[in-house]
Amino acid sequence: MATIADVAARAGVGASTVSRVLNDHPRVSAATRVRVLDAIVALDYRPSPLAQGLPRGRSHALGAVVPFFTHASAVERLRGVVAGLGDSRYDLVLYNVESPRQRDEQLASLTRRSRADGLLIVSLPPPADDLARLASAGVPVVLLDARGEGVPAVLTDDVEGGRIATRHLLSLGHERVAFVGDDPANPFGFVSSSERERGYRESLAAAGLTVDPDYVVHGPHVRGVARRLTEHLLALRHPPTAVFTASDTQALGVLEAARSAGRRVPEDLSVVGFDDIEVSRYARLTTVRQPLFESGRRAAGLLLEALAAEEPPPAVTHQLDVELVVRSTTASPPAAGRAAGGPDDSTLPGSETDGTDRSR
Amino acid sequence: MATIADVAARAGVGASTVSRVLNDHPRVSAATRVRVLDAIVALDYRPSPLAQGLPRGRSHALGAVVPFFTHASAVERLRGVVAGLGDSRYDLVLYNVESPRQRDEQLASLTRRSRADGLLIVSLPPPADDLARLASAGVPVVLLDARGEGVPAVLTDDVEGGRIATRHLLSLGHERVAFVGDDPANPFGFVSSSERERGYRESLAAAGLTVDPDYVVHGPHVRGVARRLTEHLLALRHPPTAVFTASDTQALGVLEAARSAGRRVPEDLSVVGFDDIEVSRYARLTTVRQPLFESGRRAAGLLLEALAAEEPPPAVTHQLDVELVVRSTTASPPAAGRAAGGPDDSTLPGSETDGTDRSR
DNA sequence: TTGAAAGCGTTACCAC
DNA sequence: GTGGTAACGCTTTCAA
Repeated sequence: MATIADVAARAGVGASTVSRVLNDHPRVSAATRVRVLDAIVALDYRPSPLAQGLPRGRSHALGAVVPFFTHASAVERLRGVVAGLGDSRYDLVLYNVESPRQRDEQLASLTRRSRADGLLIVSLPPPADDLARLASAGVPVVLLDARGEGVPAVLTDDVEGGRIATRHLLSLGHERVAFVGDDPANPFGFVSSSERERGYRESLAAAGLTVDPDYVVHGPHVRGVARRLTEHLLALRHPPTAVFTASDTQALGVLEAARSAGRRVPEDLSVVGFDDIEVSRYARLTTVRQPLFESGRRAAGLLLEALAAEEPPPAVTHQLDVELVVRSTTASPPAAGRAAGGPDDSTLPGSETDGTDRSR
Repeated sequence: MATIADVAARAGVGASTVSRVLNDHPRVSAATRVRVLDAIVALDYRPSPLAQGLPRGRSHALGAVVPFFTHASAVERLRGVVAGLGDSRYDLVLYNVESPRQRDEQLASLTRRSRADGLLIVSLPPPADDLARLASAGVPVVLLDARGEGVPAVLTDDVEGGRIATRHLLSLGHERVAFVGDDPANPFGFVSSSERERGYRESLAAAGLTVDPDYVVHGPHVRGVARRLTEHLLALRHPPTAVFTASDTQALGVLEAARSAGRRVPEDLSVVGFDDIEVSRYARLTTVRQPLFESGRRAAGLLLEALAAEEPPPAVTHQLDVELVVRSTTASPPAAGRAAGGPDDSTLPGSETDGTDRSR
């Protein structure tokens, strides 16, 4: 494998001149440039990124810290990232994270530009001190589906999504709406689920409905867990007539529970998910769509800009809109539902739900 | 950021000693080792992978060359790769490939260990000379879903999958079975589709059926294309009663075409896919399952072994089994189908289909 | 067992 | 414009 010295020798110039040509430095005569270029071609020379990185203090790599297996949506985001990186000169390094310890380890080791020139952190709210160290090391960071002090973030309007989904259910006449979401005290500090839950609570409150504590259940972000949670919900004395979940993955679990409990969807039970991952279309799931791919592309773009500007990216929050996608898992509650009474008197509102679907 | 010199100074030793401790070289006295370790902890020192890589001539990175957007299955394979890499010390670098030119460029630039210590190439049959250069550069390569001269590969038994799928259709009584697959002359040289087609042809031949050329159609591996192709198929004077596709992605397109043409599935048209990607379960698609995740894990394991052995991996082919998953898109052909006659007399067999499903 | 020094392949500063 | 030369942070002889 040819080195810069080989090229220099063949072109009859010094190594520094070759380096100048490589980095198209202005002060090189046209003649020598040609000679050098010829030598490069002749030797099929390619500079070693390693060797280039050492003196420059950069790695030519961008890190993507991703809880890869946990969320189906992460993959779609990653695709957006790859697209957003396009043919920039950067390599994309995947850092899988499966535990908080691993997250801390990764983040700590990435605190230097010789490791990664920039970082994309997906869904993981990074500890403030990690962010500070990253900043002082001059490693620009862009957050995707997470918030962090002083760092730009590309976010979905999760609260609004929760509102929209719940309003849709309310407008169909549901009064007993349950929520299945992630554990709010999850080890990573994911907050999307909580935000969506917040929107759910807000919409309920706006409609004058009280949230029955029994109707709000949490568990790890896994289909099987959502299924079990829903089975309990359906076994309640006064089961809900509709379920809003924090994600499509969980909604799929809800659907399974409904089937195994002999509940028809949407006749007996309405279900609304969140994300609109690819499966949802085939499960005919009504859901809140968030632009996953686009969010990845946006985040990659922001990181590239910061890198080009050679300065820390402005800590702007880029909020992406959500949209309700009505498919076949939602309908009005069964007529008998009303007669059976609420699970608790307090959930029966004085005021009425407004009956209009303001979600679109 | 502390360097090895800082640690050496603090521990009162030379840099080389610190290096020895780092690479747990045997000849270091217990006492100094402790002093050095203390200094490392005190300074929160982490060696620069870049600087380590230069003299060693390695990058501590593994490259995964993937046609990322083209095949839904690639993502699932990648997950397996990540799992298989576990907590090996290697970084995983993603090389997206969207064109043959890009493939060549990537492969050429990866021909050096300072770029990647090892390579995983997914679905892409690499040109023989690239393979040769990679080998002489000492970069071990493992192929995933592709074959290459002198390189180990993890493969699915695509031909057998094609046979199984077709036999299933035949055993249901279908005689007019179409095939929708990738363009055999695709720019990347993907062959899975052709192999599956081969199995299809073999099963048909074994049943004494002739393949009607009109029934075998090809196009880019995209849902929309498969849909259009199928629309033509269904518009034929003697349309097929069943379609076997080279992938689930394409099967989804077939399903769309059937719906838009007013054909019920499976009553009017049976459909069998290939891969068993996640959506297929929800589309209730009968398909040939191949262990995508497992294939990735296997390939990663092989690469890791080769790296540990410090020698080129044995060029063994690891073939993974496929299995038919019968869901709701296949059934016997409509009774009227026979009466309508074959598209061509020659496709009507003298011998009978055997009626048994030998696929499981 | 340990340190000094050379070298890995580049870049960048400083003269010329 | 161009060529030395000193870094960059580490590993690896070679002596001691």
